[in-house]
Amino acid sequence: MKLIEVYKCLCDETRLRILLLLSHRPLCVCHFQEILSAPQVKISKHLAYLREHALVETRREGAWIVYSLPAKPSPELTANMKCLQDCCRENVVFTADLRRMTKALANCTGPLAECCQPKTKSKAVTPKRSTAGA
Amino acid sequence: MKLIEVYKCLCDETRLRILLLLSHRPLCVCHFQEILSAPQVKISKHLAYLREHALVETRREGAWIVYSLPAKPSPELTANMKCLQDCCRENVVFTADLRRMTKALANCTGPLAECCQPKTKSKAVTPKRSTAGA
DNA sequence: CAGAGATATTCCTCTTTGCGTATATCCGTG
DNA sequence: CACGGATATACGCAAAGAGGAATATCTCTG
Repeated sequence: MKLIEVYKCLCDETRLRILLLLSHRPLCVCHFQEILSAPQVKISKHLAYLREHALVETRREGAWIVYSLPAKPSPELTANMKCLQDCCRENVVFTADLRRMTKALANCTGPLAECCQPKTKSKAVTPKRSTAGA
Repeated sequence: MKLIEVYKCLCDETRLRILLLLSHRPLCVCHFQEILSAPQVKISKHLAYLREHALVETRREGAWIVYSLPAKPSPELTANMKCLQDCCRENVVFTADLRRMTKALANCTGPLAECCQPKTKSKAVTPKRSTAGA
């Protein structure tokens, strides 16, 4: 029963926050780490869990991996994502996440995870990395 | 976060089946055992789980305990029950449950769990119990 | 109050889940 | 190819969850 898989994915706060962020736009792993203030391994494992259950999709973009909601979501996922958004519209945690997302993407000029690419493109976007080669 | 509690309740098939049955009408424990063909302890523990998380309410009715959806459900529960019903409208398991429920309640003349009351009322309804006093 | 039926609870076991540490893998650069 | 950064995986551990067997509790009846 696919529905139950969906509910299993939804019954963890970190995964809910990830999904709600993804309902606005694709994001790469480093964004989740920053927005959710969670360690890399935690984010990575929850993303893997969501991917195994087909609630998210990935595409590689250079050294980065961009996560998004599936292009062809199952009816169960579609219905539950809508319900989830309705339930969380005024939730403090989630609205704060959205604010942090906007802020984190402020540097992002291009459409995708361009702000994560200090090596291939402009180094001025994320100075901490360009000066880390000491 | 109350939403997550709701999702935790929803991520088990037995509990989903119970909730979907309850979305039609209150039922007593013996009905669940019959409709779901599950052992008493299994039903009882899942009902307890749902009750602990405020997804169902109980009232005693003689020797029987009638379970129902809460009179004043939380917004999260209301939204998710609607979503759940939408998702399960054509599901084989759940539609079969509904058919079994109708059949199980065919003997039931009154509004409630009257069909579970062979001792206080008519013994002809469930002959197996009335003849068990050997 | 004894007995029977309905339901809940306890104990035990197995599996799953969540988290952290450490390590591996993959990619781009030099 | 060596290195560093981004991400994933392996391993260990604690907690939660699910199921069954046995037992307790509650209620009605006689």
